Amino acid sequence: MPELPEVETARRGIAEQFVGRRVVGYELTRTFLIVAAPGLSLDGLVGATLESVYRHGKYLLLTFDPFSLVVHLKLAGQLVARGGGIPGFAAGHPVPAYDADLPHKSTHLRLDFAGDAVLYLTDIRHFARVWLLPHDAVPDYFARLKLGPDVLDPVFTVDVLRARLATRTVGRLKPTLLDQSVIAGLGNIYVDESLWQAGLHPERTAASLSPAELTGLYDGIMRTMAHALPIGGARILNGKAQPEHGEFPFVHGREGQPCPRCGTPIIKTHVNHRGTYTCPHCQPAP
DNA sequence: AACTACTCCTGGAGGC
DNA sequence: TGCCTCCAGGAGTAGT
Repeated sequence: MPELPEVETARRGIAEQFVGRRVVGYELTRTFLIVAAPGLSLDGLVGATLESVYRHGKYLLLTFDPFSLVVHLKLAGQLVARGGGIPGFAAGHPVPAYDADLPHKSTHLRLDFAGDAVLYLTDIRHFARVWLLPHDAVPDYFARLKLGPDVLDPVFTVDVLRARLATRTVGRLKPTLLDQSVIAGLGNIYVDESLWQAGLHPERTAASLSPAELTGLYDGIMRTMAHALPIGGARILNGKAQPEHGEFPFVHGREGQPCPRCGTPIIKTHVNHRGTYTCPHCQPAP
């Protein structure tokens, strides 16, 4: 599912291939995708230029001259760029049966840009949303989300992680790290990967972490991001890691496969109703 | 604060 | 082959 690395892959692709281009047309095939502030519609984008793209956690902000778009891909959204004039990219949840020909039955929005560049939004689960907001409503919109610091923001240091976890001492690590108001960007896959990197069980509490373990958790998050970003994120289908996508992720979606560190079979449990993958040897239960 | 339960939705997988 | 059921999950909300 799209988490920080997948959304960051989209942000980079859009920044490099679409910023400065003018929208020349669009097709919206699933109207529920759009949540528009009064008076705004996609019609107002035609002729508008994309000025910038910004990401906080799993949210994307596209700023056009007349108004802004906030995009969240949720569980199964994907942004795909195609066109004769650009390299293109695909970021987010793959739709393997139809990857070859866009648009397909799960394509909800096509944005046509000048110079033969096309941006598609696809979503097999129909949870993704695009909000249309006046520029002056954007700060309030993000303030209401109460997002914690973005994991890739240079301000996110081990001291910041310690301070954020100090607000949630009793709760278990996995639900805490999934809470976007604590830190922003990690989802089910990357929390599992980060905790495995750190050798921490998901049901440990923040209060139980030694200083070394807390530093290890920070390093685990950063190592996980460093693995995921160069390859455009993880490729998980129906809860299973895809073998053709290499060894990443290391534990998520790999029930029964050997832990890359010690060889012990990875086990799957549920924490807060979320499928959770751990190495029982590297991540001892509390 | 921290937890549970529920909601949105569809496609893939497993059972028979 | 073809039904049927279950499961996957980000985030918002409500209830305890």
